[in-house]
Amino acid sequence: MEQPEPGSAPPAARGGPISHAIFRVARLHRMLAGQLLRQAGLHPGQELLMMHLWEAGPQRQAELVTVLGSDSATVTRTVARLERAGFVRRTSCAEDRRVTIVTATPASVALRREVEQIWHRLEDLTADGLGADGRDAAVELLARLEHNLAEATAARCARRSS
Amino acid sequence: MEQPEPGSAPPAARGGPISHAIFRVARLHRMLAGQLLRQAGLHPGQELLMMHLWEAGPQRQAELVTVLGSDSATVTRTVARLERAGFVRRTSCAEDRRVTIVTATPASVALRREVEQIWHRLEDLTADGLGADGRDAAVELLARLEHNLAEATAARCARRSS
DNA sequence: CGTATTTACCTGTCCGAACAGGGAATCCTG
DNA sequence: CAGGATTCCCTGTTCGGACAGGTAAATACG
Repeated sequence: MEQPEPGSAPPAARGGPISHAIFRVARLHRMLAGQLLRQAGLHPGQELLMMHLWEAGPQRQAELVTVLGSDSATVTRTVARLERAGFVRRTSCAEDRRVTIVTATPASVALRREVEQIWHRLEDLTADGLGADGRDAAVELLARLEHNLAEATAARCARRSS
Repeated sequence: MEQPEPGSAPPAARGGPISHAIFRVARLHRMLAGQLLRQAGLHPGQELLMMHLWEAGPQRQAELVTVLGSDSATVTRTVARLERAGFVRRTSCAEDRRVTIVTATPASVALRREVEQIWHRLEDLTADGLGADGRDAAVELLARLEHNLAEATAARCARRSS
């Protein structure tokens, strides 16, 4: 991956500075998270699933889909890869034979501290130089953007399915 | 894709509220951009390449890689798909036979207005309710985050390659 | 001049993300 | 109880993104 040179002028950003900035920040953030997570043997996205599993205990796949806000196909394959990596175990539910329960293996618990440190470090690198109030402002702004985007996608989905 | 329910409490966000918010905002933003762009027959990422081509004229692929800050393999395949879709033409350079020049086809020019409207709309949906100064603050904060992340990844790359 | 390095591009592979579609189990309703 | 709808999961496909490796062309250097 080529590094976007630090002072690169926004080339096509004239049409939407915020959108373009979100795009760039997200890409850098994802890249940095990927670099940090690789030390732990995880790929970006897998750590969210594991973190939820560690916090909330064994989960049904459908619950993971809801909590992660992800696609069920993505969860199916991510769980499969995590199982192959030994971080996760899948058990069929006896009461409802449609559901499969996903459990974090004991081997994965060793990862937990590492992943939490990585997230803490990622947060510090991201918010470097922002004071406590600066972080609050950032969280508030991002929440606002998230609210707007959620609203917009929901409106589009509702209109499409009507 | 399941909709992340609007008021969903951040489940694993305790370890890094800003990082988690970036993740969520980016995902929603990407999803919304994808929904809007599909009307134009483009996938997210392709529109940036086309916009740069429209603005800056025929480009070498290496230039596109630099400007988009993307991977050369990604650009190769994205250009191939855009060529197959008829939005782009590839010509071999006579002076330097290594380079291929990518040109926006006349057919693609019809897309330009549409894509620009889509980006304008995306920006409005994203920044809805933020005043002019709110948008400025958003741009400033995002620039700060981008700077931090660029710094961090650059530092990591430098250390790794030393 | 000939070799080494750099540049530009392509290919293969792996991953997450999204959509479409399908099969199995369960639930609901008449 | 039977049939239809729903839930849950899986598979296939397509796409962007990233990494590794490889080829051809141009340039730099001894």
